[in-house]
Amino acid sequence: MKKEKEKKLIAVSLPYANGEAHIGHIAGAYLPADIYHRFSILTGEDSIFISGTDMHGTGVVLSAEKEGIDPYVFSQKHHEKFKEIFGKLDIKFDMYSNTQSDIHIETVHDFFLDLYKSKYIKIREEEQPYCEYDNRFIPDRYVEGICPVCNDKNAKVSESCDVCSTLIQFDTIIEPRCKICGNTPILKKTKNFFLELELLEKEIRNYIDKKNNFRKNVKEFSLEYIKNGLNPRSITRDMKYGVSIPIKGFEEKIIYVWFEALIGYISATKELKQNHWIDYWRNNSKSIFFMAKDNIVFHSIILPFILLANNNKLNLPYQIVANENLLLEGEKMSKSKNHFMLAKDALSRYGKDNLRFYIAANLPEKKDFNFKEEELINLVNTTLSSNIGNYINRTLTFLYKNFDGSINKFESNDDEDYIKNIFKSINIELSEFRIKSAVHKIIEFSDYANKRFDTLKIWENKNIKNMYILIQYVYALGILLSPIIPESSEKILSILNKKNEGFYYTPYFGKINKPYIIFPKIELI
RNA sequence: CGUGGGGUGGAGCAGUGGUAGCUCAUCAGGCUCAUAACCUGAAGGUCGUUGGUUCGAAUCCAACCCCCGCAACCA
Repeated sequence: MKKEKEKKLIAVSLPYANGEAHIGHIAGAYLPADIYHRFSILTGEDSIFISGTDMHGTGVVLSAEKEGIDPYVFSQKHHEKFKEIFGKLDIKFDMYSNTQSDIHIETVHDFFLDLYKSKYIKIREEEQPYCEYDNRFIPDRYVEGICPVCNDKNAKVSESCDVCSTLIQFDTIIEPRCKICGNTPILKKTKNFFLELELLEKEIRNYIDKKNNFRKNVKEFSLEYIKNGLNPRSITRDMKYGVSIPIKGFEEKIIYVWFEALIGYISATKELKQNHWIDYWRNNSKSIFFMAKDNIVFHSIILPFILLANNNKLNLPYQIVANENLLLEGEKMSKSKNHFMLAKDALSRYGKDNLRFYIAANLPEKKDFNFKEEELINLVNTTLSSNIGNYINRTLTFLYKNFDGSINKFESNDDEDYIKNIFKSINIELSEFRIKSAVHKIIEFSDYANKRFDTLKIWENKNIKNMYILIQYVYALGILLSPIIPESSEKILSILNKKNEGFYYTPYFGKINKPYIIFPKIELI
């Protein structure tokens, strides 16, 4: 009996179509996910990597209006931009979809109806701010006015006052006005669908409690969120733009983004695997979600709720990898302060693999990552170029000049054991989502290789057996680097005339091509 | 105020009970195959503060201070 291979779903939180990807997105979610996925594939796992653009929501509508274009056009434009930048950064999805695909809408409808029938979704009536001038319901925070306690002029409903921390309510805010048009909004009754989260509170708490492989931030955050119990949460909105509600009488409303977008993971799996999608969500399968930490509760509470309430016996998230924040030159990024770096600008300024390497070596896994150009340049020039790159170059050049580029198989047990152990240890780091630590172990490895070059004194003895030893390190580096900087890794391996067959080491011998410098230093003004 | 994360040599970080480590920068030596790259050695820290537990604490407990974030349809 052949045991069925475990299937792995690797997903990244859906980027929102209300802006372009910046370096925070890349460091917080997309790059670590890509590295992990590449690693998974190389270890022979049946692993798929999915995401897609989150196309809906008020943010998109308002931004589109500002630009004077249709929200569909606006969101499509950003969808294309996300696709483009991910492609350019070698973030290689098996499926990068968006939440306007037919399959997504159909999937959302299926889930919605299913949950409605089983009473996990119910209709409730509530009062919502309504702007009679704009003729539409507006989100709480778009109602601005004066704080009743301290008279601060920048108060927004449902938020704490920036000055005195009072929670601002619609009935207490002074001179409320609509953020969009400036007129005074009113409260108006409306019926909405609610996710009855409290029904599965016990199950969800139990799930989180038992999850010992969650990072501290994920577990603590989720438990804190659920501590005082879960409440019904509205999942529909009075808007035109979004996924429609598949029930008669609600044509004026749509399904709220945060509910619908989570189902995007399932739609994307369907789009990729058609009828086999469920194999990645059920039975012998594991799902792993990468995101920045502000998305934690959606994945640790809401998504589990949807999966539990659905009657397909879907697995709950196996792992939720949430990262801390990225700071730019010591400060939070801010569009309004023009303190900001788009991914595409970083890419053209630093180059793909330099950027990937720097970010990977500093991922905000446990604490914030302070992105500093000076440090990027330093790391690229001293570590990637002088340490790793120079080792590869000095070894390849020596082999090419002195041995005609050919090497036969020899015995070198100590070094081969050392290399195998490195693979073992880096394998563990990557399996347990410690990518930053894996990168540092690769650097250590390269450091050791340089020491070997010196102790073997090959420039004196020109011993072919020593040459054999040294070239093993080059080959190992080529493979070790492949999840992190795939393009450079390919360059190394192609000089060696090797293909990357997996994340493991086998002795290298053969004939190499003419070497060239793979990691040049960078100089920036 | 509440809550999540963090505070370790000049900079960036690792280290969850047993003589404080790594990378960069600095200084001194060595080498010369290589991208003025590489190697060796030195200097540099009372591990935010105070108190406690322990034979022993960066590591556990308590209180406090500071930084970043969240409570918003901003990653």
